[in-house]
Amino acid sequence: MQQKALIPQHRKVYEILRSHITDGVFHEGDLLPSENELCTVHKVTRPTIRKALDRLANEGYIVRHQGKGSIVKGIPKGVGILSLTGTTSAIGQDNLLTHIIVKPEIRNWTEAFTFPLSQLEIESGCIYLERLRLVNNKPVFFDITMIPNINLSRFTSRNFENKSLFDILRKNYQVEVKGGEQKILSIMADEKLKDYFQVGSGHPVLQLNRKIETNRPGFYIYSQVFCNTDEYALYGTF
Amino acid sequence: MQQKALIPQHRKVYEILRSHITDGVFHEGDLLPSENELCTVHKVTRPTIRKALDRLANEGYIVRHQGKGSIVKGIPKGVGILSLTGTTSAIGQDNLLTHIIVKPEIRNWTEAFTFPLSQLEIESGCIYLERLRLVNNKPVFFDITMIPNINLSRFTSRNFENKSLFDILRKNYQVEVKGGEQKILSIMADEKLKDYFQVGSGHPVLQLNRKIETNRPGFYIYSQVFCNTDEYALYGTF
DNA sequence: CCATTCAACTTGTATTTACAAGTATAATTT
DNA sequence: AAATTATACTTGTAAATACAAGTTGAATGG
Repeated sequence: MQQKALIPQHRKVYEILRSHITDGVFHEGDLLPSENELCTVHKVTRPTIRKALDRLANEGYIVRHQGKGSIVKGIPKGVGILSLTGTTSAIGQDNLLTHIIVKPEIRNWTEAFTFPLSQLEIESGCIYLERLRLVNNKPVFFDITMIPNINLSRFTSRNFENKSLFDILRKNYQVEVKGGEQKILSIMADEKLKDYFQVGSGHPVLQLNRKIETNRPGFYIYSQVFCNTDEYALYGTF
Repeated sequence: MQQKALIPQHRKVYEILRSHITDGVFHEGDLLPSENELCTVHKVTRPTIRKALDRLANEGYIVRHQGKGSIVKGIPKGVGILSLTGTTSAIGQDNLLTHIIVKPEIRNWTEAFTFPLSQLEIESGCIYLERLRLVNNKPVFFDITMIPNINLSRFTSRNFENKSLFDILRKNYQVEVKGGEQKILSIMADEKLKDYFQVGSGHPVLQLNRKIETNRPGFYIYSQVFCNTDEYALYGTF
């Protein structure tokens, strides 16, 4: 329990309120408890509560109105493509099913989807996993994720079914996505993708190679996403 | 001066520091004055300074390091794909050649690439143009642009060769791009695209449908971009 | 009955104070 | 000379307090 003491209060409150919104305890349009009420509930002072609410408002979970209160907005739409926090929040968890094709395992690597690696990254090895995402029971996403094996104890033994990878990294390892870069191209499905997406030969598929920045300096997450855009186009704002 | 009193202090400090970064008073890598120094300079207390710095850090202008200070990062990169200002700035104008396939002309429209239109937009008609973009003399982009014909006098008679459409809108009509939304998918080249891109049948092509917001309320620009990603992948940050 | 006023909320801004924790440099010790 | 320690910075967290400003609804006046 000594690690928990290191997590600041405003962050704890943020996590609690955020999960209450994403898990449906609060619904869109609901009025959040007032700041003073939240103070007594969480046993902290108003500046601490406000810092948590600041972040929630900044990320679009709530909208604040002076004299009125904070109104729940729901899960925000992503910025960029597939949103910052991964595919899960872009579509909403309701209709998204995740199959783990390759369970998280330690691998050696020398490069990540055309992105060069630092010496430390190469020496540390990576946690490798493959997932297939089904939207309304149709396979739409297939993604390969590579995470440098730096300070992520017991990561490979965690359960990823129906959970966002980024949620786990944020809650358990305090790793937060800050931004990133991506290359996008259109390719023909190879045998593997034809099998996963259950499509014929010559089928066009979207490919994204992403290098994702985090709040840990020098710690990047690499992912390669393939997407069958027949029925679901990727949507993003900018 | 009575309105100025309504602007909170933390916002004033934010605006000052922000302009100092964008105007080059502070350069990338510079160490910002410490919070206490900023306090004495701007005659406010630390929480106020910190609120300004919070926002600057959140928007990417600075990065903060505990025990060290706040380091200037510069003007944050654009979000989205191809950057805010269109394909030209994404690649650099050097190797980009533009062929006008359909010169700007007034057309009727009822929808724009699956984006619904307002009554005013439909009644006004649109300025329609098609362009083929060559990178290093190879055709890479083919795009269709639709602009509502509202307050754009003499627009169709302008010359677009080698000029960015958005530059013309900004300089001559004070229309600035503020953001937008886009749908991205992977398709097979049809006869027209096969001809333009000089590729065989069944060739995968990237398609973007974009609705672009401007500083004019209710004034949107619609564009459909096809991209041959064989040699050049789309690149973007988020 | 209607309009106004007032009181009791809400969030927004700002100060003051205190200590924790990370960083860098100078001084000290080995 | 090199390693260690002390110290003087830096930012991070948190509380207690005060008042401003917007919203709402009940009480009061006409």
